[in-house]
Amino acid sequence: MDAKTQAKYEARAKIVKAMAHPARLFMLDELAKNGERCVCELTELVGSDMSTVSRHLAQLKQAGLVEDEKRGQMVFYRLRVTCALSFFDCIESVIKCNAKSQQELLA
Amino acid sequence: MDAKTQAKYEARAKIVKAMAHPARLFMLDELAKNGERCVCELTELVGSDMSTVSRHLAQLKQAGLVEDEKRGQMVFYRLRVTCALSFFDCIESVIKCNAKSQQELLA
DNA sequence: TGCGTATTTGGCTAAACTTGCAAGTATAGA
DNA sequence: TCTATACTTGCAAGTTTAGCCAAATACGCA
Repeated sequence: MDAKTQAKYEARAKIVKAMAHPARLFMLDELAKNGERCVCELTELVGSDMSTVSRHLAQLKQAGLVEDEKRGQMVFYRLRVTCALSFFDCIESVIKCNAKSQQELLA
Repeated sequence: MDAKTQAKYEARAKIVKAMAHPARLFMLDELAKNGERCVCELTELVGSDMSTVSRHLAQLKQAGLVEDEKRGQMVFYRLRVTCALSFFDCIESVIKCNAKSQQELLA
């Protein structure tokens, strides 16, 4: 794998890695469904320490998946790209496929 | 986040995590484009130790993204789900979006 | 100016991930 | 049976990530 190819897949991996956590996937899904949310709302929904949630959001932002806007004392986050939903569909199809295989093994 | 929701996003994260590595993304892409490949071919393409490649493939298999078949001394891996390509499209669109934003910052 | 709320950041520890080498398993062929 | 090739797995070291508490920052309001 030459340097250029390497760089290409590292860039992709960076983005995928940013999504590779249950709390971050949950928040992306939440933002996709309900539009913007402030950190305190997400903290409430996720149920972790706010500092943890803030760091998760920073990772999503760094990857370019979300953007933030400060209004007053609150910071609102929203999705920056629309494809997140198709992403979930894909993951869901893998899960269904896995479930099907398992059932076939049992049958 | 209740236990059921938690489990749902953990299952999703498992799959995303399995993709969250440059070498694994590369191999998925390779399998998507060229059909099945044996471990030795992928090892050659990736350029890491075969043991490392084997472990990466085991992770993809564990997540249900690829399946393997032993023929003779070789083990062939192939994609198990077809949505990987749309996945890449999504990631690529994020990358393009990021690049665009950066250009706007410079302009 | 002083207080309270919202959020980020520093510091630290525990857990998870990555990787190569060496050793073990399996199969084809002499 | 012996050997070479293709893989997989055990082990150990190095790196990254996650999570919490505490401290710092930013803003609205009295």
